[in-house]
Amino acid sequence: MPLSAVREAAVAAITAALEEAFGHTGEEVSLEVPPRRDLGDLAWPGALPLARTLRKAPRQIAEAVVEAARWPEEVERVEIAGPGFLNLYLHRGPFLVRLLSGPSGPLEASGSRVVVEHTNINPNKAAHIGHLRNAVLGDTLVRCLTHLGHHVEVQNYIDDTGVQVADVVVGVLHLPETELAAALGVEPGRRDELIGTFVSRLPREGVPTASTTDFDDLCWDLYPRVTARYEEDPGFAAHRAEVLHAVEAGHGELDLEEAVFTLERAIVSGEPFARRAVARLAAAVADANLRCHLATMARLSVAYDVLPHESDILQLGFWQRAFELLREAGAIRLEESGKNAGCWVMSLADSPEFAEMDDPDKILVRSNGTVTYTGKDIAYQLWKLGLLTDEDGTLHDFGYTPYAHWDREGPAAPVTYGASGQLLARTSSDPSRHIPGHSFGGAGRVYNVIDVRQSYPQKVVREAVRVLGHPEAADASVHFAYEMVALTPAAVRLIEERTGESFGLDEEAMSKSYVEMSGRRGIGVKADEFLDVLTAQAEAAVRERSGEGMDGAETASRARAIAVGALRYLMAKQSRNRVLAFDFDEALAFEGDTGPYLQYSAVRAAKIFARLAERLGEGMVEGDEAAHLRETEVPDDLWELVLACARRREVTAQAVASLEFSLLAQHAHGLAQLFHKLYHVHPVLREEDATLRRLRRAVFTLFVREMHVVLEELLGIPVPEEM
RNA sequence: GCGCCCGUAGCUCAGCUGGAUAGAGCGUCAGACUCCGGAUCUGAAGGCCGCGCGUUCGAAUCGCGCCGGGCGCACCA
Repeated sequence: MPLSAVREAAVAAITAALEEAFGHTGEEVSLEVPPRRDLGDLAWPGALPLARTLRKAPRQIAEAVVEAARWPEEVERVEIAGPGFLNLYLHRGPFLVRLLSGPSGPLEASGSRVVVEHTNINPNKAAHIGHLRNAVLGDTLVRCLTHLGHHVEVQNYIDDTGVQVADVVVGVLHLPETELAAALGVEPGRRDELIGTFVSRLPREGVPTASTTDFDDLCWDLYPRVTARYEEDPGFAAHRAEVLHAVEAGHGELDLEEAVFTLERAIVSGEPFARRAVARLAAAVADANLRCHLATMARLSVAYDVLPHESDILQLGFWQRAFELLREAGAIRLEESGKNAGCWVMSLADSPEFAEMDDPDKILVRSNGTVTYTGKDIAYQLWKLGLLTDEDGTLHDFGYTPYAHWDREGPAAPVTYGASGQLLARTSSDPSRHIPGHSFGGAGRVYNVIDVRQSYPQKVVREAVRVLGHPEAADASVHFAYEMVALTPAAVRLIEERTGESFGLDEEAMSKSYVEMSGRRGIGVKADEFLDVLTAQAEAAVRERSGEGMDGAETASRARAIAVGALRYLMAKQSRNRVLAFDFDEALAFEGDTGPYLQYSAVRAAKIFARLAERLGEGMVEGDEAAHLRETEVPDDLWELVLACARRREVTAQAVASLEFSLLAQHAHGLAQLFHKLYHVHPVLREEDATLRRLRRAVFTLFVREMHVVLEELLGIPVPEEM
């Protein structure tokens, strides 16, 4: 019995009353929750704006509505307040009973598929805290959509053929041996030996346990050395072009061992590197980093359904097909002259959003015949929407192979990869490969979780879908844009102190309110590193509270829950279009408006029931016992919490509609805050009046249940047994 | 130059489709349980909601114009 149901019924009653009393139809009636409970549980301010149309005083209108309306049974009474507000008061006892006996889980899934694409980390180095914002927002969206009854498919796009992966390979093959050895953390040696070391660090299969000494951490050190080299030595860039060409050509099904052997032999003999071997190494680097990223995200209980690979998009000619569709639709043209001569461009002049631009043409195919990133993205988006069709009308699709299986013990438990569980598929360049019982893409709605700096290309992609004659699909293509995560100067100084290295930022940069992270320059806070710091801090706090002799595994589990709670709440509570200036002190806080504060409220409430069971043999209020509460008086402060608990569904819907999870975070915080206040004035165990005790138990039962749903299911924040 | 975002308490931020007295947290100061865990609670101080004009019964919220800050506008990915 969520509040939204009562709301709808009351809206219908008012709409009907307006027609009956004034013959007024077509009014958008909307109810709000008043700022104070003495002003009612729901309110309608609509009599005020109607005064002009109906040429009557607002209070008069309100009175007539009250007179004519047939209110739903949940409404106890209606009052007119102030200039003409209509305040509705609910039957508290019966409402509480219905809330307790109703279901609280997700709605049954129906309707078309919704694709959410998130994470999308370049597979060339470890994830940093900026990637965490993407993953947390994306995963929270997935959770909310699922809760609201959508079929959700989670995609994590892997750019395995880009410059960034190539740069790591350039580092291995061409960086001076001393540099390479330093990045590897070994004594300088011959390159063929160093390559052996590098390859031995690759996680080959499965998903490793995340740490800060993984392969992706090695790349984190290696990559900035390569980009620095490009700046020092302009000739070095030639290596990048070579590697990119090799990657584009592909490696067939070359065995990695064989490829490594070929590369090592080439070093010894001084011959050029064989292209296929280079391509194979690049593929191995991308895959290894991907596995490390999956491990990092698993800690936060984030998982995926399918991993579309850019290499497969290229191999399977997605762009060629998209190009044909665009050309047939007349959406693109070959530029004969001017600065874009020889390029295929899409004109955006007809769409209002782009009309004001200096150059409303977007190049999709370069004059050298290669496709731009945006071009590939258009093809990918069409596939996601099920609109990339071949001439015979069949879908132009990937092949698929199982990549891994994953499981998690609860909605906010860590993800574990293993032999069984939910399927994680990856795309394959062999379109004849299928996984029985599984299909991907073809969604009715697509959310691309990508930071705000990608807004322009995302708009182009959307426009391409539109000009292909799919306006509905274009409208159903949503760019979930969010601002970047940056570092406060204080955070930068702390990192420099800890690593003993300077990022070489000048005074001007350090005087700004934040410093942008940069993988290319190695400026950033690695996700696993930060999670480790958070966990260590949480563990210290747990030990302090639980005393000696605590089981180590139990301590670790609690610490993990607190660390994840702190992190996910931090990411969810800030409005998405505001730069998140990361500060260690703030991020490591466990008091106040933080994840642990929310967790603590749920733990504390659960503790009441544990003690109740021990001492009085009483449990949560459910079923028949709940029915007794029908006639019970519910005081204002307890009622406040009950009403707040009833709002979950509409808050979730609002959060999804606005893509603003700060609403959900704030809702959760409000619940916890109400509970903590009540905790001090509404003791349960000590209360001797059985009726009153039952009421308090009932409200707290509702609260505990609600917190588990909001925190674990929606926000992915675990609720530990104790903390 | 054009477009988007941000500007709310000393600091970090909420404030959803315009609604009733603008809210949290941190920090500061003063307090609370012989207790169901103080990762808590109570109270105080602290606001021309960047500025101006407009729309409206009503504006932090909508429109226009300024000011300040950030980000986009590649044959980069």
